[in-house]
Amino acid sequence: MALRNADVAELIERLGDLYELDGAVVYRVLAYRRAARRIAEATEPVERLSVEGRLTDLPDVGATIAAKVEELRTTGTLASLERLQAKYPPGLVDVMRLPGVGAKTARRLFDLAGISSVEELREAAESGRIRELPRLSERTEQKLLAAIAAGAEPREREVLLDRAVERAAGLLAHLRAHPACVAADEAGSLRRRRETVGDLDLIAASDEPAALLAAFAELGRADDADVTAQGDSKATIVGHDGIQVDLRVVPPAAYGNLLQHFTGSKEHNVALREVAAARGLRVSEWGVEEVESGEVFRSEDEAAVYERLGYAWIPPELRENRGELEAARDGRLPRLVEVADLRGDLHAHSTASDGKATVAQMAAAARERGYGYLAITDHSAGVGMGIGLDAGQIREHAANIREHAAGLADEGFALLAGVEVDILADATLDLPDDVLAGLDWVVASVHGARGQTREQITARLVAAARHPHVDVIGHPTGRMLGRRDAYDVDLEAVIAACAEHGTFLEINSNPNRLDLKPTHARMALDAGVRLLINTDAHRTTTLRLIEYGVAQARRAWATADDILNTRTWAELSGLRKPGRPPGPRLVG
DNA sequence: GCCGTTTTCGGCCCGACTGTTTTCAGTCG
Repeated sequence: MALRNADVAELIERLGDLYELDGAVVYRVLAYRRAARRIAEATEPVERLSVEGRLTDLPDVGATIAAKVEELRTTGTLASLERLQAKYPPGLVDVMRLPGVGAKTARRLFDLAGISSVEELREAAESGRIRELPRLSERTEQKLLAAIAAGAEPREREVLLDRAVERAAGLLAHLRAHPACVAADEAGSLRRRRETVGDLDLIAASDEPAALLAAFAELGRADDADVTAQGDSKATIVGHDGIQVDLRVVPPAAYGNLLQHFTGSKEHNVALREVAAARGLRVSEWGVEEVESGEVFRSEDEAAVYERLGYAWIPPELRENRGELEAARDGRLPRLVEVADLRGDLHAHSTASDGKATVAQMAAAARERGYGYLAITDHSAGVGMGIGLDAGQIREHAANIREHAAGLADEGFALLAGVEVDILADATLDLPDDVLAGLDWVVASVHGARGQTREQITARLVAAARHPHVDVIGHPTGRMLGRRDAYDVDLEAVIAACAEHGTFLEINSNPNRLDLKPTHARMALDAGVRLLINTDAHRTTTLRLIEYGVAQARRAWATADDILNTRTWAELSGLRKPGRPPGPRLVG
């Protein structure tokens, strides 16, 4: 049975949790968590790394953890995990995960009151038994009950990126309008453009932090939010929707330091500060202090902070401690793809299937964005629910698109007659070859029969990648963030097939999808597969969501050259499989 | 448990806030 990176990472993570409950020194626990993260992010299967004895090539994975993965691979179990799981009930880890509760508190609840699950904790708190315990009060009891109640509600703990961006923009507008506010910006995972955001981190510069923090808290209360912390430089509100927003404030002179500090990630900052500490520098949100002299460097400008530490400015999307610090030190940072580099969109729908705008409206919106081409790729019938088009309808639709295209070609715009053809359960495509051969652009995607086995799903995607008329695989993993997981697929096999047959892979900009995720996108690029960034737009306004796909590509270290639709249609078309039609003949 | 431009042993980022306390531990990011 295949050993998946995500599963191995989860087990190593759990082992870390249990060691923490067991009272291990924090650095040991930290080591397990770091290793788990490296394994989850590895761009090669750890099973292969284990077989070839290369596990310790991964940073933060040493001989001990490599041996544990080896044990897992050869025996299917982990003796140390079994031992600890026998010692601590599984529910105790859930108790440890409650906000405000950590390993120490969870362990004390277990040792002193025999509490081994969230449910038992709730019962004990309700019957007033928690306040009897040393160092725990009635107030704590109430907070625990509130935390349990919040956790029991089926609300999203992670917010999708587009929603986080909008929410932050609203709050920032309020903050910037405040007289005590000199500057305010987004920070944290939001600024790094992670696909989901756990809580919103905002930062501000002010000479009167108390006034600004009070205004922020007031803003929260007006919106029915709880103010869960409010100090001299920081406040936290938790909205009725469960979204937590942190605001940190420093004097304007240290705003660049704060921006650096609070953009993170934690791993990036820890690595940066470790290197700095070895050079006698202490880095915090208040400045860079030379410990020996006591001299403190502050700047309003984030780039100056990086420069003081010996680095080029690092794009926030790269700040995950995946080699960006070394690259910034040595001047090897890539020039990442930008929204302005994109010249067209090759996955969009119209009213012919489930889109909300006509072909003409979609084409006009693409031209307004300054694009040189747009592919109309309506669904084939296999998508179901009467949405898609059969072979005859597709031919008719293509003829209709080409009528529009003829006029636009005179103005140098390529409107492509395409399709998003379903990859059916039996691994065939939903339209005959002769129909596909006659279309300018073919996206092939899986929509139905998502519950098939890994072997079946992989076989479908590999067959589509091999197909001579398929240009690109659309949303390759089929995930819908917060709603459903990716289908079970051996993406490495799909990537290998794409590399061999010259099929492209799509980064889908829809904030619900955003597949490929960065590790997979990087895996594809390393295998020599070219990527496209498409919106899969169903209306004119969603063409702008390209920014989220670009952010996702940037997180994979992608340059403009790595992304096919930074090229003109003529250039791009020449890079397709042999025999694919050239599309409309442009004039001028 | 991991790691090495001081090191194969002895370090391991840094600060804010809360709660129950009179100086700090626990949690969080």
